[in-house]
Amino acid sequence: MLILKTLNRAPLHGYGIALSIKRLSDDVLTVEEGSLYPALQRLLLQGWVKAEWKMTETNRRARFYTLTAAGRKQLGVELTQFEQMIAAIGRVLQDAQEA
Amino acid sequence: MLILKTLNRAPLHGYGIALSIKRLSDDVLTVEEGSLYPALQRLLLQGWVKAEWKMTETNRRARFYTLTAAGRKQLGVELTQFEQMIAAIGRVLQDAQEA
DNA sequence: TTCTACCCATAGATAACCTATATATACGTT
DNA sequence: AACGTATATATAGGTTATCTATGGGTAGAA
Repeated sequence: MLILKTLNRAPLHGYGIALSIKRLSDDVLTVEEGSLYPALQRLLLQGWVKAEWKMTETNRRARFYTLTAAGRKQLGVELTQFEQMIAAIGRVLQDAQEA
Repeated sequence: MLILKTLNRAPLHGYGIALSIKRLSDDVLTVEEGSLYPALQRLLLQGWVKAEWKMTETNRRARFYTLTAAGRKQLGVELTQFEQMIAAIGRVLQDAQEA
């Protein structure tokens, strides 16, 4: 969900995705390479992102990932599910929270 | 965290914990037996809960779990971590959420 | 030339989940 | 008396996703 959300802002390469999530979350969320690249492969397989080799601003070759239409749809699904789950956890935690 | 939170309200047996979480979350969160009982074993090993065989209101033998002092402390730690993580995810999702 | 930041990718260990299964009892219904 | 349902505990095995560790490689600054 976080990767899809990041790519929904703008196409980006793997390293940039990791940095973006890390920075926006104030270093709380860190996506390691061993999680990130397999995750991107899964997103490719599902057709939620597409990839192109391009050059970065710093003149390096990098694989830029772009959200597809299906990816945008999936992001919506995951956001909804996430919010439902968070709300549900909130209900479990809320009851007698002061105890 | 949800199990510890449930036991923080009152000692309860495994089946009761599962029902409580399911009901409080409006059926969104379902803890299966294959997740619940291993999780309870882990909580026992950590010393966060203790267990006693007792009789239920319906006259069945059941293992009642009670939160220990260490368990209450751990619950606090996990609640804090959870809130931090949710806040961090919120920051990642918030930016350009409308896009 | 050496170091740091940038960039991709996989292997292997670890951890936790779910499905499926086994066992067993209380109680109401047929 | 037999049967079904809800109650109750527990483990085996498969799946999934994570992290750690590793390997390869480039641009630019010190």
